[in-house]
Amino acid sequence: MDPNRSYRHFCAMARSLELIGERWSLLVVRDLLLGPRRFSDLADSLGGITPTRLTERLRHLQAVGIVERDRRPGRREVWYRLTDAGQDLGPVVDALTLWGIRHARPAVRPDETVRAQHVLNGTKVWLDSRRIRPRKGATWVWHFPGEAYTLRYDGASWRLTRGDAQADADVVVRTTPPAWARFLATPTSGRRLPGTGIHLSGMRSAQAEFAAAFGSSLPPG
Amino acid sequence: MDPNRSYRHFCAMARSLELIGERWSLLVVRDLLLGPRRFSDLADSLGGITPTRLTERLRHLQAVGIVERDRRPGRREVWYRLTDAGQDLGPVVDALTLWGIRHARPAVRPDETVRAQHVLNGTKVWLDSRRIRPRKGATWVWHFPGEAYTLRYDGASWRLTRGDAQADADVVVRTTPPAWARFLATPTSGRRLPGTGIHLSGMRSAQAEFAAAFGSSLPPG
DNA sequence: CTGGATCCATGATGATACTG
DNA sequence: CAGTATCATCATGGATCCAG
Repeated sequence: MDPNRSYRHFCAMARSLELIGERWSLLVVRDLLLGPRRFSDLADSLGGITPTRLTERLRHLQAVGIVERDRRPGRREVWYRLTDAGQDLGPVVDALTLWGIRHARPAVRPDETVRAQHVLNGTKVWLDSRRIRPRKGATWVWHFPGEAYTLRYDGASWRLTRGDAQADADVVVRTTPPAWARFLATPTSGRRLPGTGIHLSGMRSAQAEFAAAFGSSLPPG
Repeated sequence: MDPNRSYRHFCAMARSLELIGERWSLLVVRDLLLGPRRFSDLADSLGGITPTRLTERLRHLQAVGIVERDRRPGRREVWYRLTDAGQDLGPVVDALTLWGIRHARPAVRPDETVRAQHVLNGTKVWLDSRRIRPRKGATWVWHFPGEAYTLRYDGASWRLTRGDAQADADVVVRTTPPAWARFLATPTSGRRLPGTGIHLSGMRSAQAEFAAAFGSSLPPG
C-alpha cells in the first residue's frame, strides 16, 4: 500500500496530487474544513466510504501533515481536524466546487444523500462566483432539522461556519437539505422564494436582498 | 472499467472529482492548458504514463466534454485540445499548484523529469501569489533549448503562453528547465541572479525588477 | 456506541510487447 | 504517430467481526 506513488514530474501540482489525489482524500478534507469531526461523523457524511478506507485515508492525511488526530485523556472519542496546511486546501475545494457547479450538471440524483454542509458550501461558492456583495457583515442563517449554518459576507468574500449566528442574522432560512438542494439545482429563472419547503424570516428588505442574490424575487405583499 | 463511480453525494466538488479525479486526468489537462498537443507530446511530457492509460484518459475526458480530438483529413497526427469546460479547469490546476508550492516540498528529486511548461506554470502561480505587479503589459520571456515561454502581466494576473513574445520582451531569460527549477526550489534568501545556468538580458532596470520579483538582486555594475 | 481490523472479490493501474 | 494486447500488481468496496 503506497498511496505516495510519485509521478516523477518536477511539478507542484503533481506533488499535491501525490498527497491528496487518491479517492476520498479531498472529500475528507472538505468535511473537516468547517471544524473537527469524529470518525463516525466522517463515515456518516461521506456516505459510501468503508471504515477500512476511512481509517487508511485519515492515517495517510495525518502522515503528510494535513490532518491531526486529537484524543482527550479520559475521553473515548477521537477528533480529527485540519492542520494549517489542511486549511490551505480550502481554495482547492472551492475551485473544484465552482467547476462542478458550472460544468458537472448538479441536479439532485435520486439515490444521493444530501448533507447540509455540502449544499451550503456550494451556496457559498456560487455567491462568490456571482459577485453577490451585500453590506459588509451581512449574515444569512440556515436552520435545518438538528443543525444550522451561517453565511457571512466579510467585505471581500463569503464565509461559511457551522452553527447559528444568533441575534445578528439578517435572514433566517428554515428548510431541509434536500429542499435547498433542489432550489440550488433549479435554473435561476425557475426559482421561487419562499418556495416548497423553504421558509424565510427577517426584515422584508433583507429577504428581498436574499431572494435577489439567488435570482428570485419575493411575492408582493 | 467505470471511471464514473459515483460518490453519491449531492456535492459539486464530488461531481467534479467523479469526472477528473482519477490518476493522471488533471495532469493531462495541465499539459493541454497552453494549447493543443499530440498523443506523443502528452506521452512525453507525462513521463511515466503508459499508452494504454493515456488512451483511456483521453477517451474519458473526451466523453465528458473536457477534451476534443482533432484529426485533419490526410494527416496522420491526432491533436487533442481542451474544450471551454476544460479551459475552465485552469483555476483548479492553479489552486493545486499553489498548495504544492507552499506545502509539498518542491525540491528537485534526482529521478525526476523537469519540463519547461511545468516549471513555468509554477513560476506563474508563484508570481500571482506573491502579488508581483509590474506595469501592465510587462513581458518576460524564457528561452530554453528548443522552446520558449512568455509570462505577461495583464494588469490583474500573470498569463503564461508558449512561444516567444518576439520584440516586446522586457527581460529574456536563457536557461534550461533543470537550472530554472533549481532556482525556484531555492529559498528566496539563497537566490542569485544571474546564476548558474541562468542568463538575463534586457534593460538593466527591467532586469532589476525581474530579480526583485524573485527575491534576488542584481550584482553591482 | 466508537474506532477500528480482516478477508475476499473486483476494479484500476503499470510493464512490456506489438501493430496499422 | 497513435495507439492495442496481454498479463501482473495495486487500490478499492462489501461484508463481517472485534476490543474498549
